[in-house]
Amino acid sequence: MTYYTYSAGPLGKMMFTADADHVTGVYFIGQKYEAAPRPDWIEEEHVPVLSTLRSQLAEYFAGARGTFDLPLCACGTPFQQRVWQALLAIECGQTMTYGALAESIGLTSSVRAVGAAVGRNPISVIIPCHRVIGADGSLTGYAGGLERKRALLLLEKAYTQHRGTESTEDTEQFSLEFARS
Amino acid sequence: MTYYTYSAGPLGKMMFTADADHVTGVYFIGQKYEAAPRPDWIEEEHVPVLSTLRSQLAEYFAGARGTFDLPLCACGTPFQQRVWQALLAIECGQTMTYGALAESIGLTSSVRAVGAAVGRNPISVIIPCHRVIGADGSLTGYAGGLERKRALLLLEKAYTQHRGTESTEDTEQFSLEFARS
DNA sequence: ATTTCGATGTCCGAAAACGGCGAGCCGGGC
DNA sequence: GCCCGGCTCGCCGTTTTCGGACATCGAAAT
Repeated sequence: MTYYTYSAGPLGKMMFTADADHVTGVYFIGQKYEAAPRPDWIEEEHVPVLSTLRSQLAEYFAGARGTFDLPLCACGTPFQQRVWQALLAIECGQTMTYGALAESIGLTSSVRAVGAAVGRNPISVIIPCHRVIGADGSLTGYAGGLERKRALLLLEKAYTQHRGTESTEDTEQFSLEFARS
Repeated sequence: MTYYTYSAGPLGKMMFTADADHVTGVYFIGQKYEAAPRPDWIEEEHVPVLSTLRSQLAEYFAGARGTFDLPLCACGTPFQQRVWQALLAIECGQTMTYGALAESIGLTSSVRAVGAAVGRNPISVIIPCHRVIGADGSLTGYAGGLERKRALLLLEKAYTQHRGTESTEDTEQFSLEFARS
């Protein structure tokens, strides 16, 4: 059984999906590869795992959290699983190139395929596909749009730099950053 | 959830599949297009609908039954569903050509496609795809092998001709007919 | 300094192949 | 002449195959 619900956030409306006890999807509405709710899915916001997700994401967007602690279940091919697993190892505030990511899982020659797999990440933000950038430092792409990718990286940079400092300034700045288009 | 079980019959071993309350498949082991049990299926013979199926089939093969009364659920394309639905209208002891069948559902020009759909019937015997023959009277084809098709038609002919007569001779004859190869 | 190319898993659309047919034609046997 | 087997071709949904396009990047060729 799959449950889903919507939620408004600083980067736009989002959709969350979950099975009985795992988060299975986090999407920005309108993003590329967005999952379409199926007739047999149930719209229900009062699912424990979704509530936890919602509150942790709220903290994250508020600049008060850099890691997530949630049961995840990302459905995909073995290859994709490997890639997504590797993504979870990139820490908040850090970035990694597609090439380095590929190499880290022993698929040096499959960089291109790795890029494609990164793009198909079904659990945005939580599985930090936004932390992967081009070899030349460019953002290259993001299913949710480059603006969101930029905003997320800025938010995380601010979080790691000011960790412990009591301030919401960075969050404000990041919101503006996104709005500036 | 899908359940499946095996059963020995006069025409060979068979496999039955069902969901909670419908027969979803009846196959001769080794037939063309046979469904392969999946890891998430459960082998379980004590499912009400499968018990009913088993007993009705036993009666049928014993020459004591010409129609079935079972909840069916045949999974397929809309086109296939139409064809299979039409098959259910062919009575025991009767036959129909592929052309006539196609015409009966307003798809006169799709005879060839109708033939293909007939061949993909997932519920052998119950959905009587064996009652469809070529325009020249030849048997043309059967996923379970022409011998079985011949045997089924013989059995049904005997059933309709001797209905009411208490005798098992025809059944014996039909068994031999099949064994004769 | 640019441009080109190759390696690679997955998805997607297009195109081709494949049937459990059947009507029409042709050429052989009787 | 007639009948029949066998070949050809059109029919059309489904399945399979194939060819690009991708959230890349480094090396080699202009």
